[in-house]
Amino acid sequence: MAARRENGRKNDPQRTQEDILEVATEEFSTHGLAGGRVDAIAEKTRTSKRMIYYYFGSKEGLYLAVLERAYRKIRTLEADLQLSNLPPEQALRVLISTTFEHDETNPDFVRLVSIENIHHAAHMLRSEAIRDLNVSVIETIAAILERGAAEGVFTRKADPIDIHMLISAFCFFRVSNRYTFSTIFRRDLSEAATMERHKGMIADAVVSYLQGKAG
Amino acid sequence: MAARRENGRKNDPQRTQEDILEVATEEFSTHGLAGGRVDAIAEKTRTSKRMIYYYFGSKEGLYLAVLERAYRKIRTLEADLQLSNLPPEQALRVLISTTFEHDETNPDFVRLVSIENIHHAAHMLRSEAIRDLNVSVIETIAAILERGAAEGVFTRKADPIDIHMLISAFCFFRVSNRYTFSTIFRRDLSEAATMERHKGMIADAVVSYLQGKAG
DNA sequence: TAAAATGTACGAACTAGTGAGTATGTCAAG
DNA sequence: CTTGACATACTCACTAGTTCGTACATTTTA
Repeated sequence: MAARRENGRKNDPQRTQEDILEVATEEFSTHGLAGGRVDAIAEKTRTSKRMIYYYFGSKEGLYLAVLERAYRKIRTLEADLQLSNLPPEQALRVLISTTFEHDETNPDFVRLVSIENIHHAAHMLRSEAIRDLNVSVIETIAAILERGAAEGVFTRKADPIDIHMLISAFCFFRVSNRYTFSTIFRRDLSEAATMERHKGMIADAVVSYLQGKAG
Repeated sequence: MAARRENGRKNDPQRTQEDILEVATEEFSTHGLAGGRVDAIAEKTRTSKRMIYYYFGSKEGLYLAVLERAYRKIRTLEADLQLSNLPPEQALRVLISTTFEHDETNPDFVRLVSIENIHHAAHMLRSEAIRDLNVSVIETIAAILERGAAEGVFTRKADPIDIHMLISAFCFFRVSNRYTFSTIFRRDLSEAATMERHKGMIADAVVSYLQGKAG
């Protein structure tokens, strides 16, 4: 917001931190935790390395802050969905579509999660903020499945977490493994037509599954 | 094999290289390319750091060798399947089961692929050996789908690569995202019962999808 | 003027990579 | 079958450069 004075300095701690986090997200998501360089982050920032340590204490501290910030984003996204008014199948399709598009438009997040898995989720474990994600998706899915069962449209009994995994795996994989996949199969996953086909496929697969024989 | 002499040295280039690759696979798959330490690899080896550079030229060279070795393994696995005798649905289920178990029993491979994706598959692109993987799975799937369509058991038209992705995504994700997933959802994915349920689920989902309305 | 925020310059430790020489195995000639 | 020459395999000690982190000085804000 506040433009900087001609010569002098203007203190703006919030913007400074936000600036650092923005740059650090980019750096860590492209190079990983070990590969990311604090100096590189500092350079791309409008502030200095000193500030990174002033606010985040260490490289790991910064990484953790980046991770928490990334997770905070989806949490709000998940909560915003209003699916209880829709018929079960349609509700599920909207949810899947949302997940699909979330991963597609947030490759940084996907990459950070991949990186965190390489580190055995060690940082996530230390962060209450992330660990206690109240995973509203599961409740959402559970509600949809119950309604679907009651209305007789979903004949197969299924665990909400399993269903979430089925959906999430596909959406996530498309983004996380984009490079190796398209290298091996020479297929551009970011093409609009391909995206639409895939989005339809995962939705159809999940719905077909739930409409199969009872588990 | 050949036991080393009490004091002296015993030249065994093949074993030396294999030894280095084994250790390096472990190191890179746990710490990533940037996070992996050449010195750490050297220490865990029965040989020295100098030998790593003697045989592999650079850290990246070693990483690439590790990657190629990992891919060489699956290539043989894929080819070994004899599915043309089985009825389409059963053939598909066997294929899925194989993929599932491959990822489950080769977390190192899964991690290396994740890491390679973080690097935009840059090393894979440079390696003809990997790039030219003759992805026999796709032909296998294509054949199964055709037979299934001919016999009327698969009513939905589907692209073999898409189907492969649907299968692979789930199997891969279970392993690659094991840590973050189980941290958030407090669910142990390596439990035998869970594994069996998941294996059945992905198979049922794919089969149900293919038996759905024509695409 | 005290406290918070920031800039600059530097250092200690780590890390990839190398220079230079030694040991081992092989094979041909005596 | 033994000697010597040569290529491959290997050891040890070292370095140049990087990278996280900090000491110290300075400015801004309340």
